[in-house]
Amino acid sequence: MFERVYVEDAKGMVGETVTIAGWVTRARDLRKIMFIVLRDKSGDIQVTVKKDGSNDFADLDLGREDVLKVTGKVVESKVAKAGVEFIPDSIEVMNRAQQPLPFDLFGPVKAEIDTRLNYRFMDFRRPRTNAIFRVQNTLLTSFRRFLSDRGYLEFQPPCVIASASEGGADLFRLPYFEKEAFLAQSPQLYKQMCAISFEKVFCVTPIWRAEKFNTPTHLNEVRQMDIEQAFADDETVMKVLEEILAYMLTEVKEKCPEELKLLEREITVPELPLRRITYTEAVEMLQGAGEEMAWGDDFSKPQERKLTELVGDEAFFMKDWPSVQKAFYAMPYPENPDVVHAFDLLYSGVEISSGTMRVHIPELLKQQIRKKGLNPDNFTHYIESFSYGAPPHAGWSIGLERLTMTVTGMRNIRECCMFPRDRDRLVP
RNA sequence: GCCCUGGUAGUAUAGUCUGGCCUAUUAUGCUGGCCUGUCACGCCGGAGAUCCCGGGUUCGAAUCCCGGCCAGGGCGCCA
Repeated sequence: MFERVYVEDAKGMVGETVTIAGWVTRARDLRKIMFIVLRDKSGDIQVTVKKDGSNDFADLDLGREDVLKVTGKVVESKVAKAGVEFIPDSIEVMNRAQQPLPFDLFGPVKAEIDTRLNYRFMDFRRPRTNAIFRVQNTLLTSFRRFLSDRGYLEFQPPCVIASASEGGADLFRLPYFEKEAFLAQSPQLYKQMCAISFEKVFCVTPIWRAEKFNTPTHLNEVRQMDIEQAFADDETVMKVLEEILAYMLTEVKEKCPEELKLLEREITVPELPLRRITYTEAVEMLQGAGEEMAWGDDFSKPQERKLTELVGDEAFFMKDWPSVQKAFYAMPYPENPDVVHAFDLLYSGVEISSGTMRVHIPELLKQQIRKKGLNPDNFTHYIESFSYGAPPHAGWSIGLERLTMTVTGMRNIRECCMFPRDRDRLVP
């Protein structure tokens, strides 16, 4: 068995003989004395090798990122910056790193994102990159914990689907034995099918869009965090959304102080309830500020930014969208069918989540599908699932990479996806 | 799909406008030597670049022109 202690723990074990293991951040060889900065997931420690002929590892020719296992004693030191250093009894080189490295991990020369993505396996060792994914992990685990604690069931939607008849975004096609199949663009239909039986469900799943995006905020493969809830309307799930957002931000703030410091981010947890403005109010605000737009138009990127400025809150809801802007499954208001129970959550000027109350009445659903110029016959399975006792339900979805982006302050979504897939990138 | 900017050693860059003085700058990394307390160690030396690809203009192209590929940014698209 591989036994070792993490270097941060070792620092508190002065006088004890222990084994540590990690990567060489830097080896300074002064001929008669050598200093090795050894790093593991917990931190780093200086290993001091006296080259006085008393050991057999003094002539080790160490390079950056070599992997070492070192057994020795932790001693107090007035000279070492950490106050302690590590005096080795034995050093085992577990693996060598080829030199020179593809880019400098800790030096002053910063590699560009494209270079770093080509060597992502090593980029993860960069403190900033590492911090981004620790924050992302905290967002993910707190998302799951919040919902599990409240009785939501985690379900697994399929990623390969048969039908492209939902319309809208382009899907990736793939051969499926003698049939044709598609990569899912959304777990939408499946989460509804789960919610009308399990009542409260959630999932974290990848989705694919075959659009030829060429922007810093779009990827062709992203991860979505979804919930769907029965006996609920849009306001019910908006409340869950604002609470979970506040919870996730609080968790990041509490559990990732080092990471946030490294990323030079300060997190303010918004006060609840978040402000809700209607789509109509938003349009009026923009028109009042001199923007040319009509009711029913979508917001351009600059308009979205301007609106955030006008509202003044870092996070807010925009609700009651025009039917033309939202999917057929969004529930129309009975008194005004041109407006639907749909909402977006804007955070730091980015749309990080959107959701709707769904149409659960088969006849109304057929009507909405026709209204969008689609054929209800292509949605037979979908419509049928609401024919045997489907309660009213609502749900939303958060884009994991986009949320990570806003929380960590990254400008390019590729920074927030471990292995991004875009128009040109398929490796690594 | 459109617009702007860029592509020069492993990395990041200067030089490009105004073609020749480029046998291509600097830093970092790598490498050889010196150094017993360094900690972005320091000092001295070395190697490393068909200047993204293809074509053109010219006596001469990293530099100008055309096409392609790729990257970064601004839009569009993204039920």
